[in-house]
Amino acid sequence: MKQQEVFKAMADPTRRAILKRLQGGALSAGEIGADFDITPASLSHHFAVLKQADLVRTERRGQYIVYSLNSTVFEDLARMLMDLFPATPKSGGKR
Amino acid sequence: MKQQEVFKAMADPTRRAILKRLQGGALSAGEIGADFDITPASLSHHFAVLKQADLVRTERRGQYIVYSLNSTVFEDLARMLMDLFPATPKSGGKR
DNA sequence: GAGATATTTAGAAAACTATCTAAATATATG
DNA sequence: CATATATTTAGATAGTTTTCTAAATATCTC
Repeated sequence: MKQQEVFKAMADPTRRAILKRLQGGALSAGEIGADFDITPASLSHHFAVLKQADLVRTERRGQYIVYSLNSTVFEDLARMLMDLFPATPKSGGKR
Repeated sequence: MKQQEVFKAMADPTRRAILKRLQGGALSAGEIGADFDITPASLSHHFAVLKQADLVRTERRGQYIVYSLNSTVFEDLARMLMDLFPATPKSGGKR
């Protein structure tokens, strides 16, 4: 898992909103774009960042390109965070 | 919880390393700085970002300023992520 | 209180990011 | 195959972030 890529991807509010939007299921770039006041080109850039972080998957469906969440990496992220931040410090921490 | 501040803070590798370094317990700015090839001024900037995100706490101890993790916000973050990324979509999700 | 050590603040330079417009590529359809 | 629609790529610009050096502030010790 590319830790840096993932955190960088999550650091932008538009990208987090895109992820949120995808919770309901896969959507085409255009469908997602409809919710944002941003050009298709900029949106495409955000998709590229999310893809690079492996947070979303793409699939061409005819004319459209359909995006969906990659929940596997999401789990990794949660685990990584837990590891980074020991909420309840237990005896044998990695010091 | 200031979501944007937290994600922004986590997006930098140096800051994540600082958090990691603090897992073992509170440390002064100087002690932390010893591990990084960066000037005290730059380090201080990173501390400011972490503090702004409420990820660390500070306490002056005489001449030194001692930093420690704020695990409360860390838990918030983990929860927020879980919310954002439904790893295993269960029936009654928040939609 | 003068000098030493620890940390922060101010101001500037370099690197990076988000956004835009214009052009390119890919697919669908008449 | 020409045109329309969907998306990406290229190149530019504005804004933000990281880092530095120099100076300021705070505390300690003699």
